[in-house]
Amino acid sequence: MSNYDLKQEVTDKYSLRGRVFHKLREDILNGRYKEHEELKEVAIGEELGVSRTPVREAFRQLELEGLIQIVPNKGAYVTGITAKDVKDIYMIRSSLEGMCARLATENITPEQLEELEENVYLASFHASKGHMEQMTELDNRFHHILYEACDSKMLENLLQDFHQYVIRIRKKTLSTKERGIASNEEHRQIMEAIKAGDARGAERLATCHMVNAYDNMVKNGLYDIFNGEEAALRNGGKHGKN
Amino acid sequence: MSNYDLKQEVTDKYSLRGRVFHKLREDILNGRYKEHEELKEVAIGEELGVSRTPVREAFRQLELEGLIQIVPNKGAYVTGITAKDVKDIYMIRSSLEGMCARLATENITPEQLEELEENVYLASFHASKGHMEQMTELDNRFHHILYEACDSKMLENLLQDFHQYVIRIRKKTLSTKERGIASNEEHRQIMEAIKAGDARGAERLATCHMVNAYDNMVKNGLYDIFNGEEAALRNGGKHGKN
DNA sequence: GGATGTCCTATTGTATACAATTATACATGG
DNA sequence: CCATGTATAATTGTATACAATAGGACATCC
Repeated sequence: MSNYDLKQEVTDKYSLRGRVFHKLREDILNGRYKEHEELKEVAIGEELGVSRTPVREAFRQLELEGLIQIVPNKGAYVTGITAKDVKDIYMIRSSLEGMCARLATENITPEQLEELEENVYLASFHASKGHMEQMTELDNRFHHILYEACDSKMLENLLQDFHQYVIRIRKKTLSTKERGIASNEEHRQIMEAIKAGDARGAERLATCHMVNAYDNMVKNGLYDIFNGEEAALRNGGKHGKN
Repeated sequence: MSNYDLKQEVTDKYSLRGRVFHKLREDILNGRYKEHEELKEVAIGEELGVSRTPVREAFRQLELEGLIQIVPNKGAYVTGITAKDVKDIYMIRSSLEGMCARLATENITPEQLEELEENVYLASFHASKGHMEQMTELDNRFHHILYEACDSKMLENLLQDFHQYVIRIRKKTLSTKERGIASNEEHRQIMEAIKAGDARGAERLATCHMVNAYDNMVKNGLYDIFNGEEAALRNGGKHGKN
């Protein structure tokens, strides 16, 4: 309920399309619509009390965001995420988050740095208590601050786009209290590096942070959660999307 | 006329929306519609002989691709690219193209490697002759082969998306014969590294290739072409999009 | 003369009607 | 019994009508 595009945020309130788009996005990310499930225009339209037009336009946006796939004259289907996709996402993110942290070191404002410190401090409390809900929210916020601080709209939008995948992946993986504590410690180190003006250090730490997050995921049985898909992955290397 | 998304390629032939989407995209990239120009639904619909519905849906897609910006209840405007954007794009690309080249080294097929060699060989000819048109086409193809060869749909799509920006930027910058020759030499080195199975070398070379391309752009007066925008950039650092 | 309010036009937002396409079920022929 | 063709239902694709909104022109008031 927090990380929308600014332009969308406005659209959402004033247009049906925006509301539909947002509602569907939320439902897909939260797993209410399962992977490969078909979304029918009329059904969703009726459910939300709107006609097909805004629903269709929302579909087009969701497709470009990679959340659904539209097959012409057939239907719209919720896209599946394979183990290979998750791996690729974290590989790409590890590079871009590092770049972001490096730029943020140069461009961060005192206010943003202040919020970053507060975030880490507060998270250390929740981490020790094992409050996973709050940890997730604080983690999102931590990265979001860095996205803003890097002072690159391009990079910010890119990383923000990846974030939706992260949400979906989280639904599939179990985040442990131990990882929460470790993650918080990594956040703290990144924050300290930025505070000290050590751009290269911040970059390295942020990259490692992503690698660790991924490793933890694999260790905790990411592959077990993707039912059957990992088999196809090992056999062919390619992941057939249907 | 060559580098579309595969899924779109099919849609284009069978739906008006796809055709409209593609036509507008092409026109924006080719500079037929200037930056900040307003696109009106009815006008475009009449021009292409379709109703507003497919035009509207195409607009939604173009917005997500970053080519236009839709202001609710007002209109659709072609987005502008600032000098800062160009810089950021090449920074991000330098990292991702490097990653792509590294992965491609591990996963490239003999056929793809063959085409890569052929591409470099053919390009060396056109480079020496100063055939810029062909050079552009071969450059696009060279990178496209690597995108496919990296065996990561995520990375491939990402880099492919960036490509549209590259096309727009090219319209604003002058590519010289000298740069063509240098670029071809860099392509050759990347290809050789991949052929030799030197993943790290390929990564480093591909990253350098992007940095060089950007430096060349700046040297040849990228800033002069962005009329007035560079002034705002230097003054404030932030680039106001309106 | 300038500011402000109201009307009018142009444009986008939404709903709905109709056309085209796909998939399925069923019948018919081999 | 299986294959194939056809009819039908469900769903998406497109066009158009109508509603809502924004911006400007003009008149009115101070």
